[in-house]
Amino acid sequence: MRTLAVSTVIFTLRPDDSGVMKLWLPVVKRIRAPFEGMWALPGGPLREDEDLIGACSRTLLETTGLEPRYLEQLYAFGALDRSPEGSVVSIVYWALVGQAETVSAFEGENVHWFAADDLPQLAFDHNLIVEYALWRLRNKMEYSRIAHGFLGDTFTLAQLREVYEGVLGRALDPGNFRRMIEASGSVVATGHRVSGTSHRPPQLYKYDTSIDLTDQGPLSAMGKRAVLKKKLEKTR
Amino acid sequence: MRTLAVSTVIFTLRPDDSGVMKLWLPVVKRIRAPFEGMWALPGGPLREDEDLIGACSRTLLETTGLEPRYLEQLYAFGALDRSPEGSVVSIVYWALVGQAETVSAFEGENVHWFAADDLPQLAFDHNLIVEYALWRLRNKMEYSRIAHGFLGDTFTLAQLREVYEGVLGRALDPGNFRRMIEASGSVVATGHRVSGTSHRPPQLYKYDTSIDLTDQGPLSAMGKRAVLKKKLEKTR
DNA sequence: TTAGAAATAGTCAAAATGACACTAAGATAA
DNA sequence: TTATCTTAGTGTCATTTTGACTATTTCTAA
Repeated sequence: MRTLAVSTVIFTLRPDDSGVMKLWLPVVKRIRAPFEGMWALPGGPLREDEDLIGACSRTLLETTGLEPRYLEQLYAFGALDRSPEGSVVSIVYWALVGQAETVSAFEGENVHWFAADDLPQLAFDHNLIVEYALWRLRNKMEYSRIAHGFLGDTFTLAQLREVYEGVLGRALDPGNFRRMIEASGSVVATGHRVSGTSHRPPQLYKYDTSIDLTDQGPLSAMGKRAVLKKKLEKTR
Repeated sequence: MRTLAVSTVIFTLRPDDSGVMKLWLPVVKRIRAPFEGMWALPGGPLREDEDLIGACSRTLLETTGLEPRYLEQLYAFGALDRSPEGSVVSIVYWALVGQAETVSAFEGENVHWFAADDLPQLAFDHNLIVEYALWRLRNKMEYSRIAHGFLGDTFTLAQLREVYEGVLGRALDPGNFRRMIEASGSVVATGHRVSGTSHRPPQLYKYDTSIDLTDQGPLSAMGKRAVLKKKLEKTR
């Protein structure tokens, strides 16, 4: 029998030194062999009495202090040469957290956040895993509503656009972006506006909660809400 | 430690009684508890010395005699209540086979093919798994080139269209379908034609093998060829 | 009061889509 | 030999979607 473990790739958006929104993710320092001392994705072995996603949440909270609202399975990695000592099958999940949620996160000696495009060498095949998670995130961005996973309850369309720009890595036309989002029907105006800006005050929007954030097909039946598929297409 | 197993959902296309192309899949009879005597997805426990996809191919060959060209990971199922006896984490793969490849398949007492929309009650959560696999297949059909997984080396555009129609469950306009496929550049004409039909002889096409069948992003690096993403949009 | 800045609305041409008509080329029936 | 049937393959056209831009609105700060 092989060891079974879970790991999680958690992304957040945060401006870099030059103010551009970029993806960041936390890694934890390994405290035992193999790869002792190296950075690795948060995770740990599966316990007897917990299911996969439960193990994910638990290890995530224990190692990083994070409790993401959005947690989705990414892939099961089970190559024989993944680990130099004994072979491990890792079920990897990925998650998004808003900046507000990251304040409760541990930060220090054993947890560190890196920009996704500037990662050090990680333990095991974790660099490949992050690459794949990034690919999935960018892909999913184009046809689902996961962007909201990075934001709070209310947000301006400019903030939502910044999320898309940060994840996709390119600028989007504000007018066209607004047209697309409005056509998708995924957000509703709250009627409130943000004041204090040095320009016309933007309207605050919130998610249309009658629509599910994710799109997992029949798996949504596994403890999730109903699904309404709605394509969000590219702008510019 | 939990038991770790693999299972596979293998689809093929086959005309039903009324001649309409439909999806079919093989299930095997369980020969031990739990669910003894019920139909279940082919699979089995993971051995010490094999990786996930290896275990998949092996159990598939052992139980059904099938060797699909296309095999992709679907999902890892690990709910605690999946099995009444001990808890099992199943890594499920899905595959496509052409009708030609199914001739080598076992058929009889212990293996049976069912139409995907007319399945009996299966063991464990296998009905849910099949539903999810179907959803993934239909989804993937719209943006990748997996349709070719159902066909032989050469095929007419009408045959390719029948695959799309069978999977998506609706009729497509032949003219628009041709336009879409040609625009995608995924097939090349062989110059040969099919004769003996009671109408104008159709041209035979083959895949453009410089393009990968699947689209798994960075995972393609794990022993697969390069990827070229090309959108195949809906017709009619 | 005015300049600046982003929010928001509107315009326009190009591209994509869906519906459908039309011609081509074989087999087969009359 | 010719008419007919059937699907292959081509072409057209209106509608919708997209991307690039322009114009207007409504704030703050100077």
